[in-house]
Amino acid sequence: MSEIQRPGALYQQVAAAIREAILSGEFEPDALLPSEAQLMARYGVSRPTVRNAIAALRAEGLIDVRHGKGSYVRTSQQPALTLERRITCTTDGTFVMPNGDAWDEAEQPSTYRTRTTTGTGRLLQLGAEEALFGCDRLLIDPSSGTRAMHRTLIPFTTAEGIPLLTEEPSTRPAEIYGLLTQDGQKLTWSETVRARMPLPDERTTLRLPDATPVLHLARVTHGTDGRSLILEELRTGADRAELAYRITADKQPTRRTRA
Amino acid sequence: MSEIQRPGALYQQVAAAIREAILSGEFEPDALLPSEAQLMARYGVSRPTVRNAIAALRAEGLIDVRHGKGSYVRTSQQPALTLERRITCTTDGTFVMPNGDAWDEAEQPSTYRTRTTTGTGRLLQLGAEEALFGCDRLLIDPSSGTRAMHRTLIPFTTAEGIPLLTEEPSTRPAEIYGLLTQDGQKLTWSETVRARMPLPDERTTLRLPDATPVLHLARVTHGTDGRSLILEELRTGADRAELAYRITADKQPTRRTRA
DNA sequence: AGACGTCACTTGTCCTTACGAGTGATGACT
DNA sequence: AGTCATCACTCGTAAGGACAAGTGACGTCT
Repeated sequence: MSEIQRPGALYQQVAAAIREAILSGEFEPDALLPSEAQLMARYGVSRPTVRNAIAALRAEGLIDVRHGKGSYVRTSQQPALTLERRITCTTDGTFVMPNGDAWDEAEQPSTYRTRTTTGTGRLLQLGAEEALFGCDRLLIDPSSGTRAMHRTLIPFTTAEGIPLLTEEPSTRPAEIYGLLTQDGQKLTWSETVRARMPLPDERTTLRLPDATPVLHLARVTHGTDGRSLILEELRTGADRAELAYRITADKQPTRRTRA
Repeated sequence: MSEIQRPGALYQQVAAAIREAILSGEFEPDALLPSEAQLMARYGVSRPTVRNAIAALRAEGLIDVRHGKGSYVRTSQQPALTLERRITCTTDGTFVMPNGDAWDEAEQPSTYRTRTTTGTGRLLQLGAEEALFGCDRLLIDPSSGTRAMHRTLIPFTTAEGIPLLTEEPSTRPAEIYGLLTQDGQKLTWSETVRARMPLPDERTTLRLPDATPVLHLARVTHGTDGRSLILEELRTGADRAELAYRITADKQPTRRTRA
């Protein structure tokens, strides 16, 4: 019957008490919290109030609830998968960006034709309703089991120069880059990182727990003339994955920096 | 009285119906949804069921609810702030990473002494409980009003070489980098990007709406010998901000790439 | 005209009750 | 011994009622 007071609603007081107990280490990671009935007795409140408090903690990603079992303190896990972006500038001016990610494909890629939306059009520097080739993949990292949704979008204008693309649209991205550089094009990248809550279909296909955002990575590749050639999107759960940009220079860097 | 069926729980059916109405454009962005009473009548369910459905849509970030007013379709806004990371490798080997972000400081920086946690220790390649100088700032982007929490962590071993740091720990990061490179050190960076749900104090200080993740950016700067010199962390709401890495090369890039 | 109280509407909080459904242990039956 | 029904515990869903609190409009009083 530990009494609680102060900040606003009852369920928030209960949530704050439990949260504090978790963060202070009173409940270890993976520990089983008291059941709803026990919390009702402990704080002298009704079941909806307890459930409301628990819902708040779920939304914060602090706990996981299993039907028939109870509430568990979520292990604030280190990410199981680091998407490495190594960017090196060597003395001879060579520019390397290897990417060690080795995904497996969980399904057959599905290819289709579509048109730009406001979002993809902005990234590709195209107007609305421009024709695109699309290819969706479901990727799995074999070592950690992390899933990711991958999408390749190629404007018709890019594909026209590369007959192979229209014939075999499911060509793997790595091979596409080989095709694009065949004619001596120099490529540059622009990677945009965003995070948001998943839509229901993303929750299921990515097998995301509660309160887990998705990392949304969009990579646009430009040719020598600055034209946008291809857009790749990768969506994956932010609970298991992180992005790491490793920036190395052999020469003394010149920079103004802040934050 | 549009009847609904199928997928599992009643409140999920209601939520699915409303979600579909929103995504199909039946309700425009910023539109006012029917009130709880109207939804009760429309679907023939009780108020807890309606509220449960609405809670699900809030958790998805699809709607915003204002006390005394109603539920509004959230405008899927383009980010108001893009944190630019320009990485250029020129022919003469110069390596530039300017950063155009111009934050204002909302408060006086607060400096303190602390110790490494498992997270910060891992990033700084230090053990647990190593002594650190810390400095926290609350930043505001003047054009968009976007807020960010900034933290600088400097190991004692780094600070020892730079007397100015211990005397005036609130030195701005840009100046710190100037001090670090005084002795001809060549710096490299490693930036790690993660996303997660905010803690309550982050929700309030960053003024985050419902179901808004935080982008968590950690930048570790290394000296010539590979030692970790300084750790900067930036936390900001993922609803208004995005990260953009623009990678340019003057020479033909060599790379193996995939996703 | 202006200030202010009231009212109708909204969502927020809290309670009670009831039953459905997943989980694991216990114990009885074969 | 092994199989399986039962039970007690967990959380999930759904309904009902009641009152608090924020919002804005309407109407009355000064």
